[in-house]
Amino acid sequence: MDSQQRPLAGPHRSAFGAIVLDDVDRRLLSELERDGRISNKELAALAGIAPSTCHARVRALRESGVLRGFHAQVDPEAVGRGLQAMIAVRLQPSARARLAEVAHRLAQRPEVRDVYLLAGVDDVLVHVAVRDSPELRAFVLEHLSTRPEVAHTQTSLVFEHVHAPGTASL
Amino acid sequence: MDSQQRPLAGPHRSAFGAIVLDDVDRRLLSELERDGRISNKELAALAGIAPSTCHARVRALRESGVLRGFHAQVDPEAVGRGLQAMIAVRLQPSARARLAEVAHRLAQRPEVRDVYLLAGVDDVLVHVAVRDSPELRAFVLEHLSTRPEVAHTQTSLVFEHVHAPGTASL
DNA sequence: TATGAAACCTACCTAGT
DNA sequence: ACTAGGTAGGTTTCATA
Repeated sequence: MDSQQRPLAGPHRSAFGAIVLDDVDRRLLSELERDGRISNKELAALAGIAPSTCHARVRALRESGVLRGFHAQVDPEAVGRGLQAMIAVRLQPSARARLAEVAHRLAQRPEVRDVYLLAGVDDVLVHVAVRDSPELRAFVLEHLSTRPEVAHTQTSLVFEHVHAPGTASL
Repeated sequence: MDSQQRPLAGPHRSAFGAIVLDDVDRRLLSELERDGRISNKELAALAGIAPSTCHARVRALRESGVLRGFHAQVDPEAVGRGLQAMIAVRLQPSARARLAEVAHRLAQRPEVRDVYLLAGVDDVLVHVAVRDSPELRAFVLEHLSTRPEVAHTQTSLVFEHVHAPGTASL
């Protein structure tokens, strides 16, 4: 009787090492992206599995690194960071080797929300949220334009930032 | 005995309508940004308040709109979106009035993770996550470069995206 | 490996200070 | 407005199929 089908399996790892997810996993991820605080019981019902099974699946997704974490989304204005900007940064060619280092140092700053390392005319894109324009100016001066490894910066104000909570289901 | 001090108050609204948070609120937000699934009991302990007080505070923060939501963070590679790109979009001057409309339509697409509306040489910055470069090419063609309202696009591959889970505490 | 039940723990509400 | 207590419900573990 080894020909019996296996209806559910949870996250696997392929021969090459890539994670393989089934439809149930994708459904769980999709719902957790939509609502990170959904109860295990409700999540199980949405996925059509038992709560205990759901719990084990979510744990496996966490431990395999597919689920990286859960975070609250806070209104920037309420915490005194109502002004957002995107800063394109070009490094000196000689400093390109330290690109990752520079980027991760920037990411440590409280003003910084995102750092994108790019392949293009600009090397880095820095998304910041600050209180006002003097604070923005101070940040650019202190951490970017006066740095020896930075060749050029271009700052654009962000009128609106629409974050689309991922779509693992599609 | 009306001279007794009021040690804690929770989120207020100032005369102008802006939300005013105290140190405890900021601590709660900071911890919830770090770990959106922390238990109410543990959160209360970190903030130095009683669990029931903590529960009421968090509820008030949700209802006032300061806490916008909770979302899981998923590894893009695991869900078949290992290729990220940033696309700078410039609209036709005549189409600038429809900027918000265009941006929100883009944000509906499953490939789109972020849409930034800018004040600068480019009007919009679109952060996308796709499976491979044919899918990237198809997205740019179908939703951007062949559109009449789009004057120019410039696509840069994203080597790495560091998202800094906000810092409401500072 | 998925399930179902049992023990533990947490969230939530009510009342009191 | 914070604290304390009680109840209902959820999470987690474990034995079973």
